[in-house]
This record gives sequence, C-alpha cells and structure tokens, in this order.
Amino acid sequence: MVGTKDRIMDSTAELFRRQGYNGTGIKQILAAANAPFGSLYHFFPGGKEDLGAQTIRSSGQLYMELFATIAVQAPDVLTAVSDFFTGAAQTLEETDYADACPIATVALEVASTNEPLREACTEVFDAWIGGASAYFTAAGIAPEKARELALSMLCLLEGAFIFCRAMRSTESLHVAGASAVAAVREALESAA
Amino acid sequence: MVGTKDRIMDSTAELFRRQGYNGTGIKQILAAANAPFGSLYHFFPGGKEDLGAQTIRSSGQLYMELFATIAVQAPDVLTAVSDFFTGAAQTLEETDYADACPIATVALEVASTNEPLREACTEVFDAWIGGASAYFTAAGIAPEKARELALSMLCLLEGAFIFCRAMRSTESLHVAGASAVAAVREALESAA
DNA sequence: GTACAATTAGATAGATCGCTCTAGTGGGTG
DNA sequence: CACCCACTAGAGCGATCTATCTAATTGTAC
Repeated sequence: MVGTKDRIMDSTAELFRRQGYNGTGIKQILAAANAPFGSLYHFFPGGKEDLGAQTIRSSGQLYMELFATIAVQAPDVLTAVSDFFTGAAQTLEETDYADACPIATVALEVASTNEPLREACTEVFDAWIGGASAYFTAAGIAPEKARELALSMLCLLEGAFIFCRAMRSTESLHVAGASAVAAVREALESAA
Repeated sequence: MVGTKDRIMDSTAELFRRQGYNGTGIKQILAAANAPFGSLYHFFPGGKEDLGAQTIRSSGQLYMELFATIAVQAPDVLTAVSDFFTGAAQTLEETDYADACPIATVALEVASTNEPLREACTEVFDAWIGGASAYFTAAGIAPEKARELALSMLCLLEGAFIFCRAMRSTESLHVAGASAVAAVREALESAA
C-alpha cells in the first residue's frame, strides 16, 4: 500500500504541472490524494511551501530518470534524443495537452516571488543540465560543447512545451526535436 | 495623459510576467496602476478574465513589435536574431531576472484551466510564429523551412527564459541565442 | 446652466485561501 | 493491560480573493 505522504506528493505533482503552484489549493490536493487534512501538516510542517519544495525536487528527479530510461533503451544518442521528444509529444496528446514539464509552470511562477521554491527549481535544472551534459560527454563530445548542447536541447524542449500546451498541437515538439537531433548529430560529427 | 484603462493594462502586463495570472490579485493591479477599484469593472466588464485576455493580446503584440524594431535596425538576419537574444539577456539582468516573456507564465497556467485565456495565448503565439516565418522567408528561406526555423528559435527563446529566471543566470539565453543563430546561418547557406 | 453619460470611489458580500487547533483513532511495544 | 507515538479527522480562524452594489464626481454637448 502506498503511504499517505506519497499519495499527497503524487497528487501535488500532477496538479502543479497542470495548474501551477498558485492555481492549486491545498484542499484540492488533499481531495485528489484522498488524504485527511491533518496529515498534510504532519508530513509537511512547513505547509504548502514545504510540500511544494519537496514535490519540485521529487518530480524533477523522476523526470530525469525518465530520460535515463529512454537513453538506456535507445541504440544510440541520436535515437535517444529523438525518442525523448517523440515520447513527450505522445504523452501530451494522451493527456489532452496537460502533462508536459513537471516543474516549468511552477518555476516561472516562483522565480521572482518565492526564494525557497526558486532554489528547488534551480537544483532540479542543474541536475538536468549536468545529467544531459554527462550523457553527451560519454558519447564523445567535449565537455564544454556537451554542456551547450544539453542546454540547447532542454531549452528547445521546455519552449516547445509552452507552445504545444497553449496551442494544443504537437508541432513545435516535433520541430524542436528534429532541431535538437540535428544539433547533436553535428556535434558528434565534429567530434569524430 | 495616459488613460486609466491603459495604466491598468500596463500594470497588469508587468505583474503577469513576474507572478503569473493566479499570483496576481486585482487589488495589487489597481494599486500599482493607481486606479480606482470601480474603474476595473467599468473598462473590463468581464472582470479579471476579461482584463487578462486583453492584456495577453496587447503585450503579446507589443513583444512582436519589439522584435520587428530590432530586426529593422540590424544590418542582416543573423545580427537581428543575435541582437534579440542579447537584448533579452540584458533586460533580464537589468530587471533582476524578472522581465522575460510577457505571457509564458500565464500561458502555462491557463493552458489546461481557462479556455478563453488559452485562446488568447494561442493567437499571440500564432502571430509570433507567422511574423518570424515571414521574416525568414523574406530573407530567402523556403516557407516550410522558415516556419520550422521560427518555431525552433521561439522554443529556444522561451525555454531559455525559464532556465534564466529560475537559475538567475543568462547562460542559457546566450547559448540558446548562439544555437538559434547557427540554425539560421545553415538555413541561409542552404538557400543560397 | 442643465442634462446626460462616463468615470471614480469605496463599502461590502460571499467564497475560498492557507493554516492552527484540539480531539480522537489505531497499532505496536514495554 | 497500559502506554505511547504516528497518524487521522475536521471545525474554525483570520486573511484574502473576485465581484457587486450604490453613490458621488467629472467631463461634455446642447
């Protein structure tokens, strides 16, 4: 059986990615998690902000692991990048354009208004950039170039999420994916 | 003298880009605009949503005009794209990482929760994509390729804004800008 | 000057927000 | 059995949210 704390965090993660931090109420989270009100402040003494910070870190890490899973299954780097964008597009369509990046909405909301949550987002993004950089470096790309490539790929992904969700179309995700694959291909050819 | 309605919309635009839609209260907007409470529902009978829709369209168009202004002043296409990213990075630093995209935060917030506002964002994004596509087409790039280029550039820009604001660094904007310039250069060379 | 519309002004309603509080339940341990 | 601790349960507080309401004021055309 899944513990109450996990149920709360799972519901929070799902609601945050769809409605953001300010758009999600505590009562809504608890109703979705089918959790008692008192449990929230038992598991998260710091209240909504505490819950938010833990959820950001948790779902951020989960999302990085999703990329790692896809990367392990793919035969090569180019396929991995392509599969990741394609998979994101498919998820978006299946969820009626709701489930894209788990923390982007929250990141923009809190960047100028809530320092602890902003720092949680920074940590997640740092891990993503570091993870992708290491992945490209392992494929034979120079560290500095690998970081630029990782940053570009993530920018393409996050930007595409915005357009896809707002415009209810996966076009930008497919175009951005193709663009990311092309950039990685060039870097690989230069390295060889 | 600037009319009350314009003052309200200006304040709304500034607050939306920093705190998003849900994070911005009507009283805060009116206080910032130094406008009386009654005026809001006089000029925006539909309330906050009405104000939000008009502000999204207005600030979205203003932002497109900003790109047009930079493009006109630049000697060539590559310089224009480069200047736009550099200018965005400079603005971000000058405003303590607050002023990036005028509607991205709102777009993510409302994409799955508020259909009228989502449609307003779609209109703005459509105009941006169309405008950038036309700009690249005028530079000699085939229409289909121009649209892909426009989409990639905008994804890079929007994605970079997320990382820059959350991480309080302009690194991603500079890397994304370089990536966008490289993509446009290749397209121009292929077209020639 | 008068009349009429546009705008300003703010009190207040009604709902919801995050959060605190006390009381109670249930299961494992001595 | 008694005890304790983790957890459940929900009433209710003060604050804040959007929106409505009436009334006063301002601007303008006749």
